[in-house]
Amino acid sequence: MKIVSWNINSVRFRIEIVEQFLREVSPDILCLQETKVIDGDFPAAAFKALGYKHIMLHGQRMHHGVAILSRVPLVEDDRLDWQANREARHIGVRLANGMRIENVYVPAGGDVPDRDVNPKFGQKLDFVERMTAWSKSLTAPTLLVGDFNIAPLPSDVWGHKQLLNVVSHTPIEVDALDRLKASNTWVDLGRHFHPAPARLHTWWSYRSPDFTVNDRGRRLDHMWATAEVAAKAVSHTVFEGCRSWLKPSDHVPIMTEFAA
Amino acid sequence: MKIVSWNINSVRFRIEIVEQFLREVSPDILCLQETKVIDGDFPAAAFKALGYKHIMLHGQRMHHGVAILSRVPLVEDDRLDWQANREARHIGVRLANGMRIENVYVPAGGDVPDRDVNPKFGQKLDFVERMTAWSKSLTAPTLLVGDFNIAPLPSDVWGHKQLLNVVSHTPIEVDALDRLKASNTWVDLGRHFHPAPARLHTWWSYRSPDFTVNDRGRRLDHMWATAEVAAKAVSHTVFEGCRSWLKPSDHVPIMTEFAA
DNA sequence: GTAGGGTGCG
DNA sequence: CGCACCCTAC
Repeated sequence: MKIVSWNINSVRFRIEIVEQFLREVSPDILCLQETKVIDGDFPAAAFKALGYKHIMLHGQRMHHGVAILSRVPLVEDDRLDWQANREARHIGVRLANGMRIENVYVPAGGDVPDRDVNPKFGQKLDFVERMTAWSKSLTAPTLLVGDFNIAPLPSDVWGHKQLLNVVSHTPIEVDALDRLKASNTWVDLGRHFHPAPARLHTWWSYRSPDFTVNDRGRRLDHMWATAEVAAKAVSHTVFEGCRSWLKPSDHVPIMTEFAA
Repeated sequence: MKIVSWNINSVRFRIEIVEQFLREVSPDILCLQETKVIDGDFPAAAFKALGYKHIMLHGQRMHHGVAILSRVPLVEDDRLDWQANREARHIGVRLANGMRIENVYVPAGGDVPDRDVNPKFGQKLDFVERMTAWSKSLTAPTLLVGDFNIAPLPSDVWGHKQLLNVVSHTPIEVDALDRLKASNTWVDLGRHFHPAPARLHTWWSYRSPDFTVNDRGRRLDHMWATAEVAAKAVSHTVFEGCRSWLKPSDHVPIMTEFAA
């Protein structure tokens, strides 16, 4: 069982590379963030044609939007709105084997890492805090995936010192993410299979066109598993190559394979 | 000597089909309208690479913009602004043999053919009137080309009766164009070589995707020559096929060949 | 339908 | 940088 998470930055604009990826990698389940499309305009036909007949959507106009596409049945889908602001940032499903998949797009948090001058930063911290309360209450075996927009470890970014005051790597965000992690039996699968201080990045800004030259990446995308799920994980892959594809997302897909 | 006129609807967006056309047809001179680019951003290198080293530009931001590209020397270029509104709608040059080429983009004129409710329509009629005064004063052998945005004859449009009240074919516009034509020894080269009532169209709206099915074209693009220039014209071609190319302009190129 | 450009957002 | 949207113009 192969499960992928990918911040696609508009699923309509990038449908060709999504199809290419699915043909090449053939995961069982694909979790998308930043689909940027209302459910009625989601390009479902392209996914069905590739065998992903089970489609759960939580979209909105313009921004955000998450989706889970699957070749295996999905049941008990739900859509949480922790901040009650109607932003489409979560969709969850349960598989036939009882495992839940929770797909989340954490707010980016704006530019200034100060909640007093930048409300978006406060919203981000508040979002993670509410996720933490929710996480404590989870009982099912769960895989939590998505764009967390936080790179917690020094080796999760191209330059730890340079990014200490840059949103995504500030200590206050890392602390919030650590509390979320401690709120359950979460295992960080990326670091489980690629332990720090190995370099591990999933996002490179569009703003440096020659991203391969300086390699100023960050690990913003994550897969966390509760203990019983983590025990079945056999590998974790970051598809860095997708960042060089034509019309790429700024994020690359990440995948965990589980023993059946 | 082959001279082409083409409303290209953004020379940057359509540079590939311009290059393809130049390679296939190899005219000596190309007159463009609706280049939609300031002179500093004009893709001059692409033209120079194909031998069009003589480049005269009159561009502006966003709208309008005209240009003359040539393999033979151009001298005495000028840019007229008949309405003193800073719109880039004319560029003229002189060739070594003394012939002048005047390249014009007449205003489209808006939707409603009534100058009282639609100022753009008034501007169009005024523009043609000022061209007429200018035309009277011309003494050099001249080729006047461009997108006139008027289809004067019944056989210049897909349906004469249907378009009598549609801007581009209204009697008041046709009268204005007739006065322009009478203001000098102008010969309408399109109709000289393809006499009415033969069908002759140079523009098909983007709004009917199956434009070949209904063939609702209009002859908006023209080449007029003063008598001494017309005497040397040997053929006139409308490249209808270009309307079916990838990412086409809504106008097709037209060409007159002259005896050397 | 199909351009350019501005804005908001990341 | 680069996407979605809005606007304008043809």
